[in-house]
Amino acid sequence: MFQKVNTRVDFLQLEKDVLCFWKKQDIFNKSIEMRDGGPHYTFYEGPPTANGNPGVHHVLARLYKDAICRYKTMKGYHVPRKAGWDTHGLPVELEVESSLHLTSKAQIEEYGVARFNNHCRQSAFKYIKEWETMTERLGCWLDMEHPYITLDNSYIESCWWIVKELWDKNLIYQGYKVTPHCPRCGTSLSSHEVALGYKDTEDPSVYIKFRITPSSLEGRTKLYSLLSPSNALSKPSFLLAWTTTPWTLPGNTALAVAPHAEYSVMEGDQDYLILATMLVDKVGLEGYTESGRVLGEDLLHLEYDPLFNPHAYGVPRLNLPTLRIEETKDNLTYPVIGADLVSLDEGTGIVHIAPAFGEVDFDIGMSSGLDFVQPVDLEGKVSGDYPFAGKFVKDADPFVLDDLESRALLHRSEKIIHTYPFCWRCETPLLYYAKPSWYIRTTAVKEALTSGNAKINWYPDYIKYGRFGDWLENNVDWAFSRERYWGTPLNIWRCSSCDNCKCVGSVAELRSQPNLSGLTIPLDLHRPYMDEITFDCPKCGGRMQRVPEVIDCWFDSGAMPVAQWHYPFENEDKFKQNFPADFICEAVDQTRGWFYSLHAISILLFNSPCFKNVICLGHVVDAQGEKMSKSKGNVINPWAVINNHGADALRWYMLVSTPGEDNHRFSTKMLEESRRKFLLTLWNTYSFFTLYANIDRFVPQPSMADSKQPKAFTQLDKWIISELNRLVSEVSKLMDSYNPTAATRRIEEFVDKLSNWYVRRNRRRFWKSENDADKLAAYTTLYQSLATLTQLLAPFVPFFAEELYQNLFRSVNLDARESVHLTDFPTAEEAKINDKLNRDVELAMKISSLGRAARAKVGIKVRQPLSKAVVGVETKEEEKALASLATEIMEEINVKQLVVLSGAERREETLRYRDMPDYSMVSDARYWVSLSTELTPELIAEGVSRELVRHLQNMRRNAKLEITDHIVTYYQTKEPLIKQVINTFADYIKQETLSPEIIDGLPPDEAYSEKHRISDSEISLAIKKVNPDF
RNA sequence: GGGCCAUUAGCUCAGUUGGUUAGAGCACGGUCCUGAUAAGACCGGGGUCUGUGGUUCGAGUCCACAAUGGCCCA
Repeated sequence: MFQKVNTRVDFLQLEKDVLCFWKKQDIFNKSIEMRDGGPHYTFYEGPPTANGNPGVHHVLARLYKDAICRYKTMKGYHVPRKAGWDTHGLPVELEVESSLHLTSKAQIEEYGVARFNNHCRQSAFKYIKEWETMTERLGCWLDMEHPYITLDNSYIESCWWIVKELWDKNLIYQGYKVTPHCPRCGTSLSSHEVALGYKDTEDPSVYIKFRITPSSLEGRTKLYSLLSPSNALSKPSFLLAWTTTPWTLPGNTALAVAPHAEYSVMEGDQDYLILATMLVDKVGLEGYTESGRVLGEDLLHLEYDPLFNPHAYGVPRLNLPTLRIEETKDNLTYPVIGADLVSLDEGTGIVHIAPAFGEVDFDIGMSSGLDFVQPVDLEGKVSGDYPFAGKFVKDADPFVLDDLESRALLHRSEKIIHTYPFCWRCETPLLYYAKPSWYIRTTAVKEALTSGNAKINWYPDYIKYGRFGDWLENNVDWAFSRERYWGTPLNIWRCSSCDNCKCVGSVAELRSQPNLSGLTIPLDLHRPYMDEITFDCPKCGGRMQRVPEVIDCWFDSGAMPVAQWHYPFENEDKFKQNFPADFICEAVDQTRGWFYSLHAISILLFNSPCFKNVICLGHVVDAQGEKMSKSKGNVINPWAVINNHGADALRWYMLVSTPGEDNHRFSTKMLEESRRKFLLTLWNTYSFFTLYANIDRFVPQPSMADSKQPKAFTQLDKWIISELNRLVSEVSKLMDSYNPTAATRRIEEFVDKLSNWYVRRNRRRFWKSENDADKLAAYTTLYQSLATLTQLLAPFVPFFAEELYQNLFRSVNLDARESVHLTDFPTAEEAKINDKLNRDVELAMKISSLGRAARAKVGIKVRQPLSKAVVGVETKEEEKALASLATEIMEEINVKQLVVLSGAERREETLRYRDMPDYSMVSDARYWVSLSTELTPELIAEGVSRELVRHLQNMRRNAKLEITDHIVTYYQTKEPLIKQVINTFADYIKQETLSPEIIDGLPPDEAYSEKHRISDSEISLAIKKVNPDF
């Protein structure tokens, strides 16, 4: 016997029970262990950052990972799934900072790095707990008992090993990097963080005059002649440059022009101004007249007087690229250089270059050997002895301009609005600031990065040579150091005397250093403990100290193929078995995050890609397609969804509603609809089956479908089995190509066919009283469909599938495996796929639709039988197909006779059946159906009988009778027609309503009665339950 | 400012290599069916397939540009 199934299902309770069952019976571990020895399938978990509660967008990736891994497991693969947690990094620090009310790095250090980092650790574990709870409730199976955690000593040690490997290959160096720097946080921001903070802001827009050093004009006949009719030396000449950041002017060490552009020499009363010809009108120079034009290249190597000679303001002048301090020079001049970047769209065509600010400026400084002047400290305050020293740079702007104006070097000052980056966290304007940084020379393996990528299957494929491929093509060295506290300490020690550097690749190596001091017990490989460790320099005997930086946390997560096993220090076998991964899956923003760091480290270490297949998901946005953000208040908490609708509903909706790579519009309304339409429909089919199967004590026999009485199986039985096998085949193919959305959509289509055609058409076979071969065939077919569906569904809605499985399999078969997740994924029996039959039934459905439409056209209910339907189809094959399904169609549209015409016959008859009186025709592009609408007394009588049955059935339901209860029926009517119908169709009515007796007369008081109108006549009906034992 | 993706009915989505009248679900109105169904069927309203050009005998589909949204990078 199957367990009784309530049509009203409580998914929340169901899921809790299933969770309990899984836990108690340890099903997850069993699902892995039982496949041990099977082919190995490697999955890498991209570690979620343990710095926030999981949102509905995190849920998406978890579901995809789970669905694919469950599928592969059922396909016989051994799929261990090690969880992972990304625990380091600035976001963690920022949250701790704000909870401790610390606002700068200085305050953190004052508070104590040890205490601070301890808070970071606690914070990480707090969020890991949240993630674990959510993951489990979603039914996502992941080994969270043995996770890799990036803050573990073993994990850090593996990272150290990687750094050392790269160091030994000469792939690590220290260079300068211009980074977006937050002066408040005292740290560089990642580009991702910078992108969060672009805002429109008002800034100065100023035109500054740079005085050309007269001596540098010597020998330049063309330019000199333009300046010269009067006296170039008594009337000064200026290069006019434009900037929106006046505070960078003290750092100016060059001006750049476009060599091939035309520049105008403009003469005024007091001076000459030089600027790009194209921009003269835009700048607006009243009172000036053009005295001539030169090319940009004619201006190259001109010298000009610095606006602020750094030596006069106590700021050192450094040489690039060496960064050596240059001697003091009073008659300092700076050069005009040529550069491609010079824009002729805005400004003056003469660009102010300050290598200390801006990546482009720095690169030009490096390649042109410019001076490097840094007049701003890391807190964003002007240093040196400038009149505006000590002020925050943005506040210094007006003072810089005042100073220049007092020296008549400010040509014009306005304001503009443009986008400028601010710190996403504290809204401080970011400064692009050149700072020392450690690099990994990824450009050295650019070829390998690209050729490795060629071996990866990307889903969707356009990422491969699009976003990811482009990123690899434009690869630059990876600046992987961070000037922060909570991260993997960079394992490089430097001699304070001779600058000799040593990379330490393991704890053991560290312990073996000469004269080691500062090692504390218990060992913690974080700051500040690692900062305290010093040892002797092998070169000069000085002391070696660790460099202050920690490692970019993307490096941590990219190291997981190695570090999750603490390779190479242990688990060599595990590492080898699990490299490379067969499958990873994250959202598209990981292209330059985890996907890249994983790929880069793997190529650098092993010259091999470390993942074969990758699903790249789109983002979850709100129902309007807008990004979810706290400020918009459109963030959806997954717990609210789960607690209202259940995990399966969420899982199914997220998988089926939108292809993985697209943005997922999340709407609770649509989720609810998807649940109704799919889960509830299937549940009701399941409930229907168990209800009747129990009444008939049906017991599924595995071999029955094939051997016994094959003739009993109808066309529709064969059809749904054909559709089922086709479904199995397609779902497998789609899952093999990493497409759960297409797979789940196919399943939905099947469930619709099963419920709304197969079951609807076959109801009578289930509830008829004979226990014959036909009934058994129907049960067998429906059982097989539901059983197979259960297994197909297991990867997607694991709770629902488990519930069905326990009842459909375990209730009737003691040998069945303990859980659906321990069974094998169904395989299609190709021989049972009959495409012709599938098409034929499709056609029968189409014809039935047209038939119903023909009835609706003349307003005749389906319950009223009609004598004849004539159908026009195109081919002889279609005619034959309909003949074999004639019974189904006749029942469906309730006609006594079906005539199918094709070919010449059809052509002759079409007009006749269209225009014939008492016929109603409806057609589409290919077919037509014409119904005889003539109502004979016999047909009317039969219609009345069906009307009576319908009323009685509804009354049975209203009286809350069981479907198996027998009744006595009482009726009273004055209408002779109805009396006659009841007599004529007595057997039919008795059989349909389980009413062995129909009595013309008053019902007893305890009977349930209703009054109805049939054919404009009144009838009183009453039913009374009888005990079948009497 | 640059790159990638998307844009099809009020909403969510299908639409194979270019080829009959561009489809489905939801929502809305009407009719019907029903002893599994909080379901289903039929009819109806609702589409300049985001826009503008182009290629072609023929474009929702291919190309170019633009707009809007999302993501990545500045």
